[in-house]
Amino acid sequence: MTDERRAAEVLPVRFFGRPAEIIARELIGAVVVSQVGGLYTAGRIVETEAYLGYDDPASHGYRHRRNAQNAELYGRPGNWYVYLSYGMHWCANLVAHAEGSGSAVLLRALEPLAGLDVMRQRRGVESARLLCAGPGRLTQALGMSRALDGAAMRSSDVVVLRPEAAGGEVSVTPRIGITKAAEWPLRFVAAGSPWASRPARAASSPRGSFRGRSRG
DNA sequence: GCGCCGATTGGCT
DNA sequence: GCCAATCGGCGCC
Repeated sequence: MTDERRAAEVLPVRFFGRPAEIIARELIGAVVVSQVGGLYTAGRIVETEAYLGYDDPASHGYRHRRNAQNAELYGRPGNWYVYLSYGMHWCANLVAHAEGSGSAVLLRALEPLAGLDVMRQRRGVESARLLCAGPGRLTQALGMSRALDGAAMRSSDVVVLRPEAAGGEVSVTPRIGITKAAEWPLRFVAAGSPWASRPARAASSPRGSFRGRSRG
């Protein structure tokens, strides 16, 4: 196994048995290690979003709606829920809170740490900036697909390691790319990270529109 | 059955 | 900034 996986601990199932917004915040700084296809890639989580299940209009678990695609969202906390977005891109979630709750945390961006050449080959781009900056990009870079859907993270080809040091500042903002309940403060970003799916807000915005607030 | 929509991305104006 | 690609789910009535 890799140096990263020896040096740190894979997150235990109990880590995920709490509300999704707590999981989403604490996952910032954790490291995702993939060995899909025998190829080693890894990245640090810099951006997540929480989807709260029954009461969250933007959640695939809203009112516990079920279909063939989202069945694994109702599995055990700590399981992968991977679905096809816009008919083209895989989006990877970790089930949170409680079995049947329909709540999960979406991985939105990683800082590439290892296997960048593998990522470049899978993504078909050279720029490190574009390897894992977005939910569809990071799954492609790490080889994550529907094959992971429903798998227990700890025993799958893609594991998440507990952050070794206390995390830095985390910014909380509205969620991206949705129309329902988008303004709920459920997007979490490593403050100032250049690896997020959107560049850090400019020091002064011409229109001064809201882009989020930093919290300690 | 038909048409629209979506937790996205990349190419073009 | 606009928009096509691409497909499963949903409402329609």
